[in-house]
Amino acid sequence: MTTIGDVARLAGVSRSTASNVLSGKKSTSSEIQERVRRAVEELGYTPNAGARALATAQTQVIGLLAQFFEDEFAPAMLQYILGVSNTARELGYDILLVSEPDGARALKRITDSRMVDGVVLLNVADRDDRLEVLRAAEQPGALVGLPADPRHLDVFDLDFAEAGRLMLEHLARLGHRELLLVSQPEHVVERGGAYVWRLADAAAEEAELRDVRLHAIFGSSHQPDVGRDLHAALDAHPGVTGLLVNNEAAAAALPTVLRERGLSSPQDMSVIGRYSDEFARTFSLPFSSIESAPDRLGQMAVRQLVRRIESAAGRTEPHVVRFISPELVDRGSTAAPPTGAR
Amino acid sequence: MTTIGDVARLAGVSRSTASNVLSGKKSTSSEIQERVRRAVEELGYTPNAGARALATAQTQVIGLLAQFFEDEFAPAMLQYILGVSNTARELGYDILLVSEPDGARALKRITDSRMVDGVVLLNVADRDDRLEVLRAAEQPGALVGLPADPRHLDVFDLDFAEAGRLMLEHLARLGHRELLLVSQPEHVVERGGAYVWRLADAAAEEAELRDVRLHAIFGSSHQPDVGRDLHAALDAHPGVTGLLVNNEAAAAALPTVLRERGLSSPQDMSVIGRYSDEFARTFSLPFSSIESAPDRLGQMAVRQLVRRIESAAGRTEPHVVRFISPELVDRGSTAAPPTGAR
DNA sequence: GTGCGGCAGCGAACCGGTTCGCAGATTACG
DNA sequence: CGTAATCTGCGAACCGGTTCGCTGCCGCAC
Repeated sequence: MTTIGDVARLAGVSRSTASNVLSGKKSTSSEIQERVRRAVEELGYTPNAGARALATAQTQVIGLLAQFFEDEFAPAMLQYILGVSNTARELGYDILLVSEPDGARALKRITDSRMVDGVVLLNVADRDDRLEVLRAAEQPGALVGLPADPRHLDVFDLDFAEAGRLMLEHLARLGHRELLLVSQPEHVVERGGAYVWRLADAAAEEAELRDVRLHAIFGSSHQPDVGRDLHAALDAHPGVTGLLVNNEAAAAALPTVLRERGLSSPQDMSVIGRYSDEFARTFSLPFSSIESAPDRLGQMAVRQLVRRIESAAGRTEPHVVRFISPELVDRGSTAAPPTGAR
Repeated sequence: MTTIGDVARLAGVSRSTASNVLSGKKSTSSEIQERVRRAVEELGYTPNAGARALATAQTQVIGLLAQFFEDEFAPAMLQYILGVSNTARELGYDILLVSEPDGARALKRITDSRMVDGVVLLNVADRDDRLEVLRAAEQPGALVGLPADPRHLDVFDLDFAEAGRLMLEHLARLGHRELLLVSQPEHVVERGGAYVWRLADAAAEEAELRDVRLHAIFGSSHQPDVGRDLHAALDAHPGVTGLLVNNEAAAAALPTVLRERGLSSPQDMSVIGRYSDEFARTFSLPFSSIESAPDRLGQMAVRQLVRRIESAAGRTEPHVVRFISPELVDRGSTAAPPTGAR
């Protein structure tokens, strides 16, 4: 193991001088800079992260708390993780990935032991028991997902209410009068997945305003169950001419379901989903959709977190709750309802 | 910040005694143990990870090097990550997730700076530039994926050659005489994804032995391209009565393709895939498949890694290359070829 | 009663960085 | 030419743990 002492000895300077050259925090003569750099090069020196963390009280590590639930569609989570991870690295931070089921305890562990300079919480629930721990921690945190009480926290989320309105408005304007909303499983809502009802409530409200009938179901998060759910709902409501799909698994199953019913989109059925473009490409989903932008959300969360970590001012700035405005990616799956529909 | 000094003071003992009580490495009177524990409780003390790492030269962190490529099916990777992460936590380790494109540099960074006690490399290529760095590192490493030269490394992988033989044998025994193998994209092979040709070569060899015609194609990793690839291959070889699918995207697209061709499985077409059960459930794939067991592989890799980290003996034990024997999960998608097939 | 072994607790040193105050050398300026 | 200001490098202290060797005390055995 080569230490800064070795570097200093080889360069013929003191440890403190070597440290100053490497950090650049104090001015040094160019000759000494050169000697130190050469020594670093020759010895292949890399500072010891633990020692540095101890001395500076900074680890250059961000904790990432992901939660994986049985009743959620796992592949969607991966995109958030990658968004956070890539942005962090650009800013000079590594990621400590925590996937423990008991998120609150894990969060306490990594903050109390000062393994991390800050944390990003994914998949934040309406009443999330991690928030209490986070508020008590010394380190700042950023959330992806809006909880019931966002005070003293930085929050980033898609504007699900606006998304619900937008989806409904789009179809209503095309002339649809009876629509079906497919949400995530009811378990997700019970667990505190507030985004589900935020979108649903806003869509229902907008439907009322525009005098549109809106049926709503919770779809399963797995196939083939979700396929059955879709069939059942379409059987029950034959007048439906358009779908709002806030459920990744349902979106993935939909091409098959439509084919099985002999329907094609958009001629017989207009469809708008809510998922990421990456997701659409992976599964080649041909439906227009509200972009859920996991990479952008992850990026925003990390950027804000790093600001708070690095600037003294950032520490005390007022906290922000920032929504991404929903954007409709048009893939041509919506049209006027078929003539002859009620 | 509360330190072990605070605990010691409150308990009325020296710092070293407090440390000994907490580590249990030296015997202490039960009265003092009680006093120290009470002080810890009262102050909510948690040891500082950086300081401990500095003193013990152990971080209780494992580096996880994942690589995400455009031409690979990302959701499959997530399962390996979770397998590693969950096992690590059970054994008392946290995970530093590194997703940098330049894996070799990242590996050098985290090992040289001693952020990690060991590393797990995912998605190891035939000639992987990370291996050189790993061999030079002080910390042990475990690979998921077999490289060309596995010397001085612990390697865990599915036995892809055996998988290829097994798939072919199974269909040959049922009476099939003309089969199609759908592999990963050619880019994956060029990049060093050796498992692709290991399976393909073994299947071809077995086909020769059993006097079966085996056609082989590289399928795209995305839809709808891979659907087109499948249609084209089936058009070109109308005598094919069975499919070997070593390509997750192709497996996911296959139900649609079969339906489009008016084929049903297993009556008209027998199918065997190679993917995990979790993957099959997520996409409700009805095909029998060779279980790729990402969770088990991740678990084995971490277990072995931790043995090397923790036991002095483990450090010097001979290195292992361990293959998981392929197991066929029967989902009823294979049968004798239709009568009338050549 | 004396000698010896073992145990419990303490103090000091150490891990490898950073930082702060100080001193010696150099420059600037009056 | 003398003094003040500036610059550069050094030494020591510190971050918060762990560990090693020493000492004092106790109990046991002869």
